[in-house]
Formats: sequence, C-alpha cells, structure tokens
Amino acid sequence: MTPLDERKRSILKAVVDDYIETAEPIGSKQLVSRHALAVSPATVRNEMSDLEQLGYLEQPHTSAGRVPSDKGYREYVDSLMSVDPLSPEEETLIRERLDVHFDELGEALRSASSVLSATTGYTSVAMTPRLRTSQLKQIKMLMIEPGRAVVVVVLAAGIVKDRVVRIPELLDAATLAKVSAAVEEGLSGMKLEDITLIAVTAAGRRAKLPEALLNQILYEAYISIKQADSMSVYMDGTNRMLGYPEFQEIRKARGFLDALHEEGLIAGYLAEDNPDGEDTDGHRRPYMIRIGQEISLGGLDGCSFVTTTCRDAGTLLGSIGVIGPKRMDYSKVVSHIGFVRRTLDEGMRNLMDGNRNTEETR
Amino acid sequence: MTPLDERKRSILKAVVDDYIETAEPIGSKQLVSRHALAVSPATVRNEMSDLEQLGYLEQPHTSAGRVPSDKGYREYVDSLMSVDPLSPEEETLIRERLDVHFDELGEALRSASSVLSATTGYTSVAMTPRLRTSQLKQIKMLMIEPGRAVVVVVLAAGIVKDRVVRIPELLDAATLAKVSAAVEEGLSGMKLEDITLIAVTAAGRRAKLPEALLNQILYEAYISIKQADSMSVYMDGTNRMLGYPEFQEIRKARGFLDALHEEGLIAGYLAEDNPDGEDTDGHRRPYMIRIGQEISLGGLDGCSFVTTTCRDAGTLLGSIGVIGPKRMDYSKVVSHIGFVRRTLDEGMRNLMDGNRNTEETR
DNA sequence: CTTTAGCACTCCGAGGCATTGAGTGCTAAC
DNA sequence: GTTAGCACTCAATGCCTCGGAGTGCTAAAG
Repeated sequence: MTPLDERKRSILKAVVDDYIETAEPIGSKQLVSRHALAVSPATVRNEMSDLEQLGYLEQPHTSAGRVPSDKGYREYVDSLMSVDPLSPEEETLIRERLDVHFDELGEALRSASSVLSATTGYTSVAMTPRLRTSQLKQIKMLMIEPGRAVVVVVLAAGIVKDRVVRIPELLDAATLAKVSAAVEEGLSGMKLEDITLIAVTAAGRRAKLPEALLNQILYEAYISIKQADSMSVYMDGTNRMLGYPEFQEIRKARGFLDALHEEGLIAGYLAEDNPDGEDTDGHRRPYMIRIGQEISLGGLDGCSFVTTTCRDAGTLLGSIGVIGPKRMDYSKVVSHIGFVRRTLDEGMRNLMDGNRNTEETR
Repeated sequence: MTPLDERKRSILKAVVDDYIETAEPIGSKQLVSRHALAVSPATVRNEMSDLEQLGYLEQPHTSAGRVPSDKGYREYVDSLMSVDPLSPEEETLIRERLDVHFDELGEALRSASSVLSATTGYTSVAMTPRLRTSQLKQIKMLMIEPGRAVVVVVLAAGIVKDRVVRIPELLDAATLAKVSAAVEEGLSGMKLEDITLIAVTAAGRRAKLPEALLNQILYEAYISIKQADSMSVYMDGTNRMLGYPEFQEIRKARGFLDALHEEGLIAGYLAEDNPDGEDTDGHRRPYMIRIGQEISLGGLDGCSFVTTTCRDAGTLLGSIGVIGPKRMDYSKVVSHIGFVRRTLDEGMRNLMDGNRNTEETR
C-alpha cells in the first residue's frame, strides 16, 4: 500500500485521460506519442505492467492495451484529476437556463437535471428530499363537488402538494371549511414525522361534527399529509447514453434503461449521499462519486454515479446526480454539478429568506 | 382496385400472421406447411407474386421471403384480422390493476398506460385533454408566506392544478383571500377559452385594492388558469421495445426513444384521434390505427400507433394509445386498448355522476 | 384455364482461413 | 534504471466457399 511514485501517477492519469476520450484500450506506444512523454514505450510498458500488478489497470485480453480498473478510476478521481472551474460563458449559460423556475422546489430540481444532462452529455437525475422534519404550515380542504374535495398541503420548506379525495356526499362546503380550519389550527407548526392519525383526529374533533362524517375526512387529511412527505425523482437525458460505445450492445442499453426505471433504485442511491460529503474511502468533498462495482446492482455496473445535495442552513432541499459510463469525464461532471449545486443553493436561499425579511438579496 | 379474392385474402392474412409472430420474411413453402394449406407452394408463390404486384407485400431482396407492406398491414387491420374479446381472467386482471386510482384523471390515465403496456408488451401512452371548453369551477389563492402564494384551479371536469407564484411582499393573507374570492365569483362558470386577462382583471377589481398590488396577482391568476388548460402526457414501457428484433440496431432504438421524448410529437398524434373514430381511409371504428409511413416523422417510421379516446357524454376526457413495431399483434392491442377504454369510461362516468346523484351505479 | 412439379438462378449468412496490426513480455545491451 | 529488439498473441478484417431457403419460369398434368 505504498503510494504510487510520481511517474506511475502521471502514467496512470494519462491512461485514464486517454481512455475517457477514446474508449479504446490504451497501448504503450500510443500513450508516449499522444503525450510526448520523455520516456520510451518500453519503460511505459514496464510501468503499466506494474500498475496492472497493483490493480489500477486491467487488460481485456493478452496483447491488447490497458484499461483502467475501478481502483484506477478511484485513484484518478481522488488524487489525479484536475477540476477546472467553468468558464464565465458556461456559467452564464447555465444560470440563464436555471433561474427561471425558482418558485417551486420540484421545478427547480427538474430544470437542474435537464441542464446538467444537456451540458455534460450524460444522464442526470434529481430528487426532492423526504421532509419528515419539515413543519406543516397549512392544510386546506376545498370542496370540488358533493363527494369530492381537494386537499392542499403546504410545508414550511415551501413545498406544496395537492390531492383529490372522496368525502361523504352530504358534506357541504362550509362544514368542510370548518373542519379544514380546525385541522390546520391543530397541526400547523408540527413536524411531519410527528403527525399521527390520532393527532389529526384530535385536531379535527374541535369542529364538532358527527364522528361518522368526520372520520373519513380526517383520514384523508392524514393520508394527504403523509403523502406530502413522499419524494419525486426527475430524470433527463436517459437516452443520450445510447450514443456511447459501451452501450452499443442492445443488451447493455436495455439493462441500463431498465435499471433507471426500477422503482426506488436511483432514489436509494441519491438518498445515501452522505451529509458531510464523506466519500466511501474517507475523502471529504462536496460531492460523492460511486464507481462501477460500487453501484453493484443490475444494469448499472458499467456506470459511475456522481451525486451531491442542496441544502439551506443544514436542511436537505434536494439531491442531484449524474450517471454516465465509468469512462465519464469526471472532471467536467464534477465542475458542472458543483456549479449547478451552488447556483441552486443560492436561488433557494433567496427563496427561503423571502419568508423572514422583506426584499433583501436583490 | 378490384377487391382481393378469397384465396388472396387468406394468404395475405397468413403471411401477416406469420410475420407478426416470427419477424422473418415468409416463404411459400414454410407458409404452406405452417398453415396446412390445400394448395402447393408453387400456387402460393404465384399468389404472393400477385400480392406483391398489387402492393400488399414486399421483398427485402430477390430470393428472400415476403414481408407485408404498409398497405398490406392496412388491409390486414381493416378487414382481415379477427379481434377476439379478452378472456374473463384477463378482464379481471386489468380491472384490478386499474380501478385503484379513479379519483384523479391524471392518475387514472397514468395507470391505464401502465396496464396497457404491461399486458400488450408494447409502449403505451396516455394524455389528458386540452380543456378549453371546460368550465372554471373554483380558483383559490392561498398565502404560503409573505411574497409567495399557491393558486389552486379546479375545473368542472374535476381536474385540479396548482402552481406556486410570487406576489407582492406586503400583501397579507386576508387581502389575498378577498381578491381570490372576487376572482372566483367573477369567473366561476366561464369556459377556459373565454377567460381573458381582461376578464380576470375586471373580476379582481371588485376587491377594491390599489391597482399596483392587484395587477401582479391577477396576472398570476390568469396564467394559472391558462396553465390548467395544459395537457400532460404519460408513457410506459418505452424500453420494452428494445427487446424486439426491429430495434436490435442501436440506431433504431435511439431514434425511437428520441422520437418518444420529442416535445409534443406524441401529444400531437394523440390529439389528432378523430372524435368519430373515423379512420384515415374512411372506416369507422372506436379506435384509430396509424401504420408505418402514416406516422412519418423521425424515429417512428418502423412503428404503428393505435389510439383511442375516453369520453363522458361527448366531452373528451383523455386519449390513450399503444406504440409498437409495425409488426405488432394488432388484434391483441385492439382488444386490450378497447377494454381499457371501456373500463376507464365507466369509471369516469361513475366519477362524474357522483356530482349529481348520490350513490347509484354500484 | 388453373394448378403443380421441376429446374435453374439468386442471394444471404455461416464457417474457414490467411493476413494485418497493435500490443505485450522478455532479454540483452546501453 | 532505461531502452532497443524480437518473438509471440490475439482481435479484427477481408476473402472465399458452401449450403439453404427462396424465387421465377416453363412445361406438363388436371
């Protein structure tokens, strides 16, 4: 476990860089000429052979070039690659396409995902967080017609969800409003995770209605509140992936797309993003990178997954990520996802601040 | 343009049937043996040659079997295929998976799409209609926090849409409620297409507030109403298609998937479904089939598209469709889509009836 | 006049084979 | 420690052959 010497490091970096670009196994001769190295192919061969021994490179078959192993990529992203900041043009381009939809969390994340996918050329995902610890701010039940109502739940985080429900036919609008007000008064300010059916019932009972009528409404209110806690996943650029050589075989492509649509899989990975930006191997940075085997499941095994989270003063507001072939341009992805995250953070901070003070950051 | 004689018809049907099953060009000898025909291969060859002359079949190359042309498929769906009703088991299966979500139009259509895709094995789409002629029933503006509000729009068709908007910071909840009530009172009952910004402003002015404050709110209200008229498209089973031989080449697969995601393309086709079930060639049935060239655009040219619409007493409530290779099992698709449509219609009728009478069709 | 058997012809696709080229590991010289 | 030289490996490519499934045509049979 001695660290790699400088020359091995630079050769490994060169191999990964080239492989990222060409997707072809890299040979010693080619490497020397492309990078104008000061050593001969034979030397490079020896070094590459060492790197293979150490587990950083692999050979598809004897007498082919070398390809980075998962460990090789890991070393690359952890200590070899250079992450350049975006150019001002790129920054303004992204900002323009992003700051349209800052009024609603879901919209903001959706467009973040779309921008990320477009600018990196890979598949991108975004997810609203679970909001267990967020406070309920308002709950309104509006009559649509006899027997049906819409329940609107507003959370402190500024999230709004609605849901159409059945209610007893003989309930009129005024009564419903009274129940709605009672529930809101009783629950407003509570954390979602603390709201139980009992709490809802207790709050609603103040409206002084026959139990029979009440129960159904309160139950629906309860469900609506619980449902506001559900997360949504957005995805973009899924079929951009079909353009990359690693997905030329339809089987691979199918496996990848199926995995993406698999219920909860992506959400699971996004949710696991460590709050402290602690990486699997103990490194510490504002994003998390999973490579190949590290996302072991199903069709994603030829892929890597870069994720990060948006926060406002500690509370999680959303997760975004980019999925690409293991051979993705990590440097580009990291800089782009970082910038999108910061822009999003900023936009949301303004949004959230809007609550307390009037007109400031503008 | 003389109609095909009986033998030609049955041979054409046999060819299409076989090709649907095998995806391989059909030869004369094979056809005879598989269908135990009473004539010799040579006769079949002559007939097939005629059918090719007439444009119903084509040859990928000399000395290969025949493949149906678009015209051949057209004849097949128009007058050759037999559509068998679903078995009771299939019916109950579909019913079970369908009738969970009848409270909300979007949910119903989404699950219809999912069921259709699962049972047919092809890609399925569904779309909520444009609602220009639907009446506005309610519009409520609820304060979330200073500077932000949620607008909830309820249409007579039972559709609910919400939207988060910015409002002037110094507006308080009570005032907003007043404006909201004024707007609702002024516009309720109007058709969406008749609601103009002028109408909204006129309605809102009754709230007697300073113009400056009012204008922004009313504009947002107007936008929210207009937006309620937007349609949503649901899709399911898109990558099921990658399993079929016609999409083994990644280029085709990519083309197909890109076409599906192309903004408005599918929506356009779904919207074109003729209200009277009048088919392109004047036939009359409760569904519409487009074959190959008939959906000329982009990546869909190897595909067929079967669509139908759900209605309640004449008003359009949604469109559903199945997209598959031209070589799809039309009979199966037609029977499935028909049953789903009827089930959906029924569910919605109950939903709509819920408005007027109390508890009946159950 | 229709059907069919027979036959020559076409063409795709699979398998075999040699060739090429990029790459490797090893050894010996620098 | 580095590098030139060399023998070796292996995938990819092109070429050839061959078999099979299919066709169209012609002539005989029904």
